[in-house]
Amino acid sequence: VSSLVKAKRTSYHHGNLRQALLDAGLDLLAERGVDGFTLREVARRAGVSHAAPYHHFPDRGALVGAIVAESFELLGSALGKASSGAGDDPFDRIGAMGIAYVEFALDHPQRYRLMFRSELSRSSDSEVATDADAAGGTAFGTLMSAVQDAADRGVLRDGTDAGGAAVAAWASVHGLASLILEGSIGIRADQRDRARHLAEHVVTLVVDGLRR
Amino acid sequence: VSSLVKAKRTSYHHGNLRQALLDAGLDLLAERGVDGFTLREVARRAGVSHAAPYHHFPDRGALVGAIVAESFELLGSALGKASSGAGDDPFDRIGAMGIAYVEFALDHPQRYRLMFRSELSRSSDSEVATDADAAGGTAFGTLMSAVQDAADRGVLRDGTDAGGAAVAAWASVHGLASLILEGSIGIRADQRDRARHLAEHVVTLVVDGLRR
DNA sequence: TGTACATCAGTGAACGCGCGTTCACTGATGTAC
DNA sequence: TGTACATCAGTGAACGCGCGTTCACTGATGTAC
Repeated sequence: VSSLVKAKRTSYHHGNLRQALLDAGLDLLAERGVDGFTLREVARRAGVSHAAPYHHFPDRGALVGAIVAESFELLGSALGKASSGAGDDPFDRIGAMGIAYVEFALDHPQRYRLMFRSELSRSSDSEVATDADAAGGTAFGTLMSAVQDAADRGVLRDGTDAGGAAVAAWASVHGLASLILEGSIGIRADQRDRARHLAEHVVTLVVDGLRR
Repeated sequence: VSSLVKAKRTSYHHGNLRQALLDAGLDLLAERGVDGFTLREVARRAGVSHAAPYHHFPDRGALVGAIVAESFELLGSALGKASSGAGDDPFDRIGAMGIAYVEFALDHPQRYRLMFRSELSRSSDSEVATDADAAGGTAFGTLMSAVQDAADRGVLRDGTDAGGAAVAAWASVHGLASLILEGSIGIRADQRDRARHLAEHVVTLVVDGLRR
């Protein structure tokens, strides 16, 4: 990808600048983090003048928003894959999604950080925010439906409402991912085993809490 | 506080600029958020030239770090209060701390956001980071000791290790607080009841998961 | 096939901005004798 | 009590920076006839 992005164009027109900007933005994000993310640097990496992006995105926030939307779609598909690979039991599915959620955050830390810094994707173009919201909603929906399934089968702990339970489950893995990425727990990026172990711990806790 | 901060000085020397900067920083944070937080604006609000803060903090990150440390102390004492007010049962104490944690985040959203944006408090003066870390450690310690207490009494679910359980409990409420503050769950700042209800849901889930 | 023209997608200069930090300075305060 | 002096805690000008955005422009491409 990067080699393509950095390749010199031969023609005046880029051909697929919109996608190139998204790719370059992602590279930049991975390299410099959220705070190093500027429109001008993205343009530089895409090999284009700093004004060119304005033909594809109304403003900086819209570019960020597009990356966020793309990221939520990625997360959603990771969760979907985890869920469908986990068999029939809803708790197994919930657990698999929880692990997949944390792994997604560890695999794409900058993407993840960007996804939950909503102020960065605020744009004058309101459509962008909607795209991201929709993708986020889809991802959450996958979790929600597994919880609902458990409720329908009557295996949810008494007095647990499905919506609240889904939020609680999401919150738990989201919190763990955030704490790990922020370095609040003493876990470095290379200690995947410890992270995974903790994720399993959290997921077990949640599932034990939900199970009848 | 603001009126004091904005009051004109009569003397050349400020008297207590260090604290005034911390207070002004907090006001600014509440008003403009993390991204509007600049050294120059803090100085402006403290009624002092923009170079004056350098006599009290080596750089911008150090000021932020001091506010973060102060905030973790505040959180720690809120947790301590919740814990000791909840009686003898360790699960009651854990639950009370969970609720208090989320309430702290809702009461001090900007402070909370700042606390978990560690890159902002990175300073050339390493002592600052240490202060914040220590205060954070103390806060976590309060939770940890309640979990350890449960373990000692043998009321923890079989196979649960206390350290992992404490991290998991923390992650759960941290995740909920983050999701609410980011607006990822459809809860507005004024809907305290719904937030509180969700917090109780998460806490119940965690405690049910921990209990033997 | 050629031509006129509209539209698309680039360029590069410029604007205005506010930032963090440094510097030489100066007024105020405290201390030693 | 006075005086010399060191130190502390301010000031304001300046530096260099990179940013987001706008603008008039131009080269390339597509389309109608």
